[in-house]
Amino acid sequence: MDKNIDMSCIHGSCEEHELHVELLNSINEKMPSDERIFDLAELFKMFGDSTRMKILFVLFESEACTCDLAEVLRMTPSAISHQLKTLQRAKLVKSRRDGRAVYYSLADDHVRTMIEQGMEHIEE
Amino acid sequence: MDKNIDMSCIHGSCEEHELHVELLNSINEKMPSDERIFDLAELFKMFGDSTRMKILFVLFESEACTCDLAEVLRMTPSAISHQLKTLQRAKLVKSRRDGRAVYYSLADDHVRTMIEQGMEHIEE
DNA sequence: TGAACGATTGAACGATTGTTCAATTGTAAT
DNA sequence: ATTACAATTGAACAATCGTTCAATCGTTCA
Repeated sequence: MDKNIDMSCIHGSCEEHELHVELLNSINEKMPSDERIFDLAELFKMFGDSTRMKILFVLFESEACTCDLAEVLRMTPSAISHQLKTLQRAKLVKSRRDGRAVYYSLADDHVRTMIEQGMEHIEE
Repeated sequence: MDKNIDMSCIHGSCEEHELHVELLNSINEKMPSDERIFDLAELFKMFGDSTRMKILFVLFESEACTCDLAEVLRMTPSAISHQLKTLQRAKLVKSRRDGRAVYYSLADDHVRTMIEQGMEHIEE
């Protein structure tokens, strides 16, 4: 009896198991936990919107305040602020206040690498 | 007169331009086109869903048919099929028919690298 | 040919998302 | 204190998304 695998068929239409037992074990070993998969998807979701992507591209060059970003992207400060909050929740950007302005910058240089990887995949 | 930059303020609330002219030029130079940004976001969007992520993790180990995937992920073949179509539209997976079964596999090993990058960012 | 199975499709649905708008908070200057 | 500006907030809205369900297509085997 092997507790790592589950051969039951929930939808009841699969007659044969094409995947071999060893392979099923290998998959179950290497598949991250549901929580980990969820976190990973949440991270990628941050890059899945054009506005957030543009914000990050600006921050690659320099820190910028909400107003700067609104101007460069030609959007309302409110829309930008909402997205910055989303990015900050995901720990991709950090902020610092200077007078009335709040300056945002990349929280981590890892972000750059991830986006560059994506860029490479696009080019073909 | 510099056509690379646009100093107009669309929302009319920005009094001062915090970003310097040279910086604005630098940003406009390095910012990919709207179309490119859109494509990049579309790509990342594919990784922004737990189901699609799990499908990709299975395909890292081996090709699999719709039925196999439905079984491993404990979801209906229909739900899986919809997601496979989405992944195929994004050119992340390819398919081959063998009898009644349709086998899916990674279209490109680049995908693995991107997800691994994401994994690294998660760990901390 | 007909029955069975794997895969796909499209409509429907509930849930989530991104933006707008109006109101509010925080800071600086007069 | 009052005014002005940058930023944030929450409700509202349309748009998009992921899953379900029922129907259909394509293939195999009897």
